[in-house]
Amino acid sequence: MRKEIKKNAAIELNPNVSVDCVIFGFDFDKLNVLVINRESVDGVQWALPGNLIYDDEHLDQAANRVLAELTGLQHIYLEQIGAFGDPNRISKESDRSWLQSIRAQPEARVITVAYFSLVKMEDYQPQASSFAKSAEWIPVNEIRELAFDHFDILQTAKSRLKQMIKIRPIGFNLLPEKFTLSQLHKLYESILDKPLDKRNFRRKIQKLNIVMSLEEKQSGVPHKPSQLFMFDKEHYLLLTQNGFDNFGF
Amino acid sequence: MRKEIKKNAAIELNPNVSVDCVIFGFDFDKLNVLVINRESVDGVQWALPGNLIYDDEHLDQAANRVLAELTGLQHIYLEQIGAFGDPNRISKESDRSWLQSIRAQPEARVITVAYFSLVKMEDYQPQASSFAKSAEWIPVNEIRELAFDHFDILQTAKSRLKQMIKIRPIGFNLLPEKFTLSQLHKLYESILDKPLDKRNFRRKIQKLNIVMSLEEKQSGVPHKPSQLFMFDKEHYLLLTQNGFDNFGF
DNA sequence: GCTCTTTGTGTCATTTTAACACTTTCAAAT
DNA sequence: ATTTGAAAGTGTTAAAATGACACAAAGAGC
Repeated sequence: MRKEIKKNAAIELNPNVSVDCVIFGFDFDKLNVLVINRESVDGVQWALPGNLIYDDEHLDQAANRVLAELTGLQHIYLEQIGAFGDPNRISKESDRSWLQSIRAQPEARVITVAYFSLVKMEDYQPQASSFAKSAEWIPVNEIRELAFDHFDILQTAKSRLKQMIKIRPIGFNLLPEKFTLSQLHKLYESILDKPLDKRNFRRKIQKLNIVMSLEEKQSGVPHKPSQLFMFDKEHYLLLTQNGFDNFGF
Repeated sequence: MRKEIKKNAAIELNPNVSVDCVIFGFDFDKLNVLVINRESVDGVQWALPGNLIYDDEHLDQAANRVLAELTGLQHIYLEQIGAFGDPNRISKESDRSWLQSIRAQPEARVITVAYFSLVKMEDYQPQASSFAKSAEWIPVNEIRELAFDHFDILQTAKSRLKQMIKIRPIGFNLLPEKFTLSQLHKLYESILDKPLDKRNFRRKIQKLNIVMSLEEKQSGVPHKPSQLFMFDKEHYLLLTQNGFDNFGF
């Protein structure tokens, strides 16, 4: 669908502006991030899904398109992190040669606009396509290096996430419809990267009035089954819009 | 100095990426923002200082350069707000004709990276040059319209500022070396756009340990002279680096 | 029925918050 | 010299939020 328009010659990839996506997922144990793989001589090299934008595209649209093209993930609310544009961002030889293989103007100065999002891992099975050889979830804490300036971008995304979780009830995007407070608890601990007192956490969450306890309980677990919860959508939306002060763990 | 390099043909303005600067100043009464003027048939039209970047420039450098070229303001710490890039951002006819007069490729798709900063108004007398006909401080609340998407950018900058003042002791950039707590109080009220209780405000500020009372007092004022304060630089830096939770007015 | 594992719950001392009004000090005017 | 106007400066209290802390309950598997 994009391709037809592209033939129209007026609308081409803009060689100077790209988008990159930092997609966080949660596996009930730790934070993961979605990366794509390029094969190189020196072995595997991970990168964030990203590519150039088209001249007639909104940045947000471009981010969604690129993400879908490379990983198959669609219909995701992406929030902008900011622009990154070190003129020397292509410092590694491996980056340079990779660009040679995928870009019409591999030497062009590129500034990239980074986006991030939080998704339920179970809902999205990444499927690599286009120039991505594979697309995988990798635990955030295991990542030591990424292509280009993607490692910087990831760090920025992580710290943005830390700030945001104190102000808005995000993080709920990362959990399935029905969830336990323990899962939510662990999620907050993963994002903030520090332990939180269980009782105080529960008290605080409940006071926000965004979770409703269901009749249902966990079953099949070899221990006391946990109460399941859902979001109270009304309050949830309200808080998402207004934000909240003082959620200071 | 930039010009010599420019003749070198290899390094040119990048037609697709610009920077815009939102510079806030405080006149002890209200927030102001620095805008430049372009003359148009329909009268005055304000814009944020901004222009295209060079291909070899860091974005942050570009922002500083452009700001200096258009308004004379130099040595200002600029913080990025984000990228703006609606492909239809040039919707007004007046914007289009202005671009015709200043850009080599007036129709090019542009994405702009916005920056903001806080300065002491008294320290910086804007001096228009380049394509800016004038450069002036305008009260933020009086601005109803700006060129391109600059009004959006301003709104984003304002709300970013609101968030930030709760987390970091910025705002001090906006005051002279010696200041009164009333001035600081009014500044916080201007930024947060709501009244704050005087006594509670003072208590809270003092607990942060970033202001030191001087021996000196105001003089020549037709009312009880106010104690003057300075920043305790050590604590100030510490807090600027670490941020602080729970400064929730 | 014993063991293992995770859930779920309450109190208390301390700190933080928000609301609220009157006296002090100076310059200017009379 | 006295008055007036205008902003500075100061403390208490009741309510809410925080952080620290430990043990019983429920189910699965053996």
